[in-house]
Amino acid sequence: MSLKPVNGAATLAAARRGGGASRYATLARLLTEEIEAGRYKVGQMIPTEAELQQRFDVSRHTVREALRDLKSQGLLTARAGVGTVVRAKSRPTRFMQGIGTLKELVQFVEATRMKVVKRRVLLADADLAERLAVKEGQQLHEAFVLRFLPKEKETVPVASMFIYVRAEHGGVLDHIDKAGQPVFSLVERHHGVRIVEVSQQIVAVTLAPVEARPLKARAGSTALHISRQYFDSQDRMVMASIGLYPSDRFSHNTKFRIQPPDEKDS
Amino acid sequence: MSLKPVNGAATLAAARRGGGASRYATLARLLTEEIEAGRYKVGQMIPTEAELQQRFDVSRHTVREALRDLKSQGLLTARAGVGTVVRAKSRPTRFMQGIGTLKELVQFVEATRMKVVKRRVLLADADLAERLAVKEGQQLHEAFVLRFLPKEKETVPVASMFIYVRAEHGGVLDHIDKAGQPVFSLVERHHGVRIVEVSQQIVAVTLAPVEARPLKARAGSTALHISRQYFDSQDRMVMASIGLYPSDRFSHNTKFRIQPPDEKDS
DNA sequence: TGTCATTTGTTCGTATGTATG
DNA sequence: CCATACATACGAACAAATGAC
Repeated sequence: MSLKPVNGAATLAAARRGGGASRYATLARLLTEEIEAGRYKVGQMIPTEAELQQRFDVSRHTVREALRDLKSQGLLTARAGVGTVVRAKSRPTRFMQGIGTLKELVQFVEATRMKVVKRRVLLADADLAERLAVKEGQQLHEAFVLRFLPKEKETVPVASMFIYVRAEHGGVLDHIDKAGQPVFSLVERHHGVRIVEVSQQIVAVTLAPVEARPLKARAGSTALHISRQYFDSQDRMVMASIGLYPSDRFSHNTKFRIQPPDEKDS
Repeated sequence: MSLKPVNGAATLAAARRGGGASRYATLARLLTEEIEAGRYKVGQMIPTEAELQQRFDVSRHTVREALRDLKSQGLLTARAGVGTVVRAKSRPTRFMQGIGTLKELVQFVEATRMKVVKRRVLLADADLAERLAVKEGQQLHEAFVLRFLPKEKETVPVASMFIYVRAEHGGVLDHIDKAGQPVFSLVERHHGVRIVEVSQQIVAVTLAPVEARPLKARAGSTALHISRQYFDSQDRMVMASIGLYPSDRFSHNTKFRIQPPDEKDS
């Protein structure tokens, strides 16, 4: 709305579609388009700030805001005394930083009480090996646990899960119900391994009677089936879990923040 | 180290070690420390720009540069007319980087063909406003789309979804079935906004007959119900989607990599 | 409802510092 | 040393969003 006509700013004003965008945003998009169109090629320098300022009849500040945007997207690199160079033709696939992903895991386990129902040692058959990303025949320790909300006394569990660790780490399963800590950090602390990667698969399922019973849920009701595999730096599976989370008691929330390429370097 | 300038007259110069750092960088560091120390708690507001300006005896520009830094790290969120609130206590040392999260989204849409079934304009009622994180009464454009695997001709859809964009971006819905691109990048390109954060909720559901029909699925079969909200840097919802992904056709996979504690700054 | 004060967002102007060739 | 170009910093003003009255 009330967009006051700027004297001589015809260049930017013309390119501004839909009054919503600010000048620097408009300029940023314009430059992006020019870069993508090949007017400024990768490795080449774009006009100086002063030149852009004149060309679009805006203040230097506005130019810098626009350039800052493109720099933060990795399209441009600026060096004092030299100029501003095109680094990439288009924005590379951006990384996402999961805020709340690890935190959420930690909070979940910290907010719940774990009860070990059953334990056993087994050798991974073909099916399990596939699902846990280990070799067939690998010796594993398994624990079947239930998670409860700590406040309420012994009501319905929030989730049930199978936890698997390699035979050499089997000891940690003795402590998982005491320490109010994620199992993977227990493994890390007790055995000096360092989890570097986590893989996760989520499927929707309906509970079979055998699965529903320990959860005190109705057979046939829906649940999230979440399996996770934890790997160390050599890509060995260190730990895995397969859990069932009834829909009426649990929803899986994640928040991603696009990672800004660290400024002022490279 | 950090001495605490509490009342009025402590300049930044005192806290500046060596003098190597710029004022805004020094201020940014100082604020970070205060947040980590708990002086400003998560959810609380930090002093206004004017107050910080006075307290540290710097220009508003310098204050804003410092705040911009913290905002880009996800520690702060600012909203015009309200203030600047602390969002997180620290940039956690162990961060998870979702590899495959964004990539996976992109691949999914690139690997599928989208068909727009229906479109309409609507005002968000209380329920929808809640689910999409917008204000009640917000005008929205809605598209109901089906996703197919491109190879097979007109078989069963992989997913159905409702896509919502703000009224001023409604135009992009005209192109979503043509461009083999994620909708959010269309919005970014066409309107010069930049998605900075994505929030996602996953629940397991059973399909109601109305939902099952367009999917050519059996009513009562299970599906993942995934809603996502896309936000810009001012925390405004730019786009949202609510999708149903039948379990037998789709599973949600994510891979997280723990970020190495590189830490180079300061 | 609408007005008003507050707070951040955008834009201009100007000056000086720093890195480079 | 000097000219160039980006980096930092100060000041000022208005716009837009919001919440309170």
